[in-house]
Amino acid sequence: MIDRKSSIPYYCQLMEIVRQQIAAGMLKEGQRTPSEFEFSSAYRVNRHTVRQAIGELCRAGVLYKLRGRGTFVAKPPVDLVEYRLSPKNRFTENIRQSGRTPGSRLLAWQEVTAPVQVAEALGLTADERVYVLDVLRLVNGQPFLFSKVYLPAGRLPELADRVADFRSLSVIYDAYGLSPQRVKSVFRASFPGQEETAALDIPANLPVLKVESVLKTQDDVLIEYSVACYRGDFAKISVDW
Amino acid sequence: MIDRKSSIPYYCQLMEIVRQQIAAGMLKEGQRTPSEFEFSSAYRVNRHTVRQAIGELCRAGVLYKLRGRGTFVAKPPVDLVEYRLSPKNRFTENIRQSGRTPGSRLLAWQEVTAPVQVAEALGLTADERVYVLDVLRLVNGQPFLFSKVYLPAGRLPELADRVADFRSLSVIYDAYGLSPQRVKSVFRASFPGQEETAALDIPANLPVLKVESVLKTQDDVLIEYSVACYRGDFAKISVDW
DNA sequence: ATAGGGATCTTGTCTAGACATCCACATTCG
DNA sequence: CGAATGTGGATGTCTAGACAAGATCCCTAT
Repeated sequence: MIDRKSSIPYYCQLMEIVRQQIAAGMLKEGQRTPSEFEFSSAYRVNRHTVRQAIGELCRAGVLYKLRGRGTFVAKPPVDLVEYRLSPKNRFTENIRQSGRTPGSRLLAWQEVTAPVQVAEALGLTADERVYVLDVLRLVNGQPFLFSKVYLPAGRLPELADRVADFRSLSVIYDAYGLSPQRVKSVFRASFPGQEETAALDIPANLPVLKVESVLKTQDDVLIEYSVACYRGDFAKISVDW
Repeated sequence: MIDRKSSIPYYCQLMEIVRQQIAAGMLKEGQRTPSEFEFSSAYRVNRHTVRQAIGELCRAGVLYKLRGRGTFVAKPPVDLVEYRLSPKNRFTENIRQSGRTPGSRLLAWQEVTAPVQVAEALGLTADERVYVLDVLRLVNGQPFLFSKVYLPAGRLPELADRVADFRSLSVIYDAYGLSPQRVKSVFRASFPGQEETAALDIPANLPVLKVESVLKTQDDVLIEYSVACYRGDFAKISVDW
C-alpha cells in the first residue's frame, strides 16, 4: 500500500510495489498488468500518478505498453553470450562451440552506389556499386545481432545469383573460394537506430554494441565492410591477443 | 507556434520548436531556457504539456533540469575519439598521437580481498589481497574513461608506496621494470553504474562501452585485471588484426 | 459464413489548479 | 561583517476531469 506520510513520492512507491510483485512472481513475464484505471482505484492515487510510475518502469525496461491493449511485463534480460572475435571466425561455428543454436536470416538486399564511408573503408571509387545485405543472426532462436554487410559488386561477379538462395555469408564466400580475414574492427556503444530496433525486436532505449569491420581476402583485397549491431543485454564480445 | 488542428500532439510540436530554436542558435549550450510557466503562457498550452515536452528532451539528452534553478541546454555531443586498442598500448601516448591532450587522475584506492571474478581472471586464491585503483582518464580535460584496476598485492611488493604519488599506471609499471601486455579484452554495451555516472559526470541514460581486460607481464604472469567504462558518445575503440 | 458496426476497454493527450520543495538572492538582525 | 531569515521563482508531485485514438470482441445485417 501507499504510505501517505512517507516523504517518498507516491509514484516511486508504486514503482517499488510493481517491481516487488514481479520479483514475487505475482506478475509474470509477458503477462498483462492491471490497467491504469485498476491501479488507480486499487491504490487510491490519480491515474496520472500511475502513469508516471508505469512510464518510468517502461523507460527502465521493466514493462512495456501497447496502445489500446494494455501494459505488460517485459522479458527478463537473457543470458549473456560471449562472442569471440578473431581475425578469422565464423558466426555459426562460434555460437555452436558455446553450446547454442545459431541462426541466420537475410532480411533484405539491394545493389547501390557505395556510400562514402563504405567506399573509403574498402578503397572504392565514388561511383562503384556495392551489394548491401541486411542480415539478422539468431542465437537459440532469439535475435542476436543485425548487420548491414557491404560487398563490392566489382570484386564478386554474379553475386546476385548467389544471394538469391542465401543461407549464410560463409556459404557465399565458399562459392568464390574465398576465406576472408578481419583487418580492423571498431567498437562503439550507442542506442539502436530505427531499423535496428525493428530487426532485433528491442526497445529503443536498450544500449547496443556496434562493431564496424573491414575484411580482406587471402590476397589482401578488401572484400567486405560491415556494421553489426549487437543487443547490449545479450552479447559480450571478447578479443584474445 | 502550435498548430491546434494538426494531428501531431502539442508536446511533440513543442519539442520540435525547442530543437529548432537550439539549432538556430536562439538557445545556446548551457543557457537557461524559458521556465515551464513562460513556455506555458507563450505557447498557450498547459504547464503539464510543457513538462512532457521538456521531459522527453531531457531523456533525449537535449536539455537538463536543475530543481529550483531551471532548465538548460545540454552540451552537444563531443567529437568521437578513436582509441586504438592493441596488446601493448598506453593511454597517454595513444591519445597524444591523435593530437589530443591526455590526463589521468587517481580518484581512490584501497587494498581488499580479491573479488571472485578478479581472483578467477588473475588465477588467484580466494583469500589473496589485491589493490583496487579507481582511475579517471581525461581527453582534452574531459572525462573519457573510468576504470577500476585490480593489481595483485602479492605480485607487486610495496605497491602502497608507489600508489601514493600516482601519476599514471605506466609510471608504476616502469618502477617495477614491467611492461605488461593485454591477454584478453571483453566488450559490452550497457548503462553506467552509479559510481561511473558520478566519475564521468554523465547522465545515467547515456550508453557506455565497458571493456574488461586481463594483462600479463613479459614472463606470462597475470598482473592486472581492469574494467574500463568509456563514454558511449565520446569513445570508439578500434582493434587491428 | 462474413463483413460491418458498435460497445467497451485500453493507453494517449490535454487542461486547470493546488501545494511541496529547492535554490538564489536580498534583507535584516545580531 | 556575518549569519539568519524571508521572498520570489523555479521544478516536483498530485488531483480531478475530459476527450481522442487504438484494439478487441460481439452482435447484427447482408
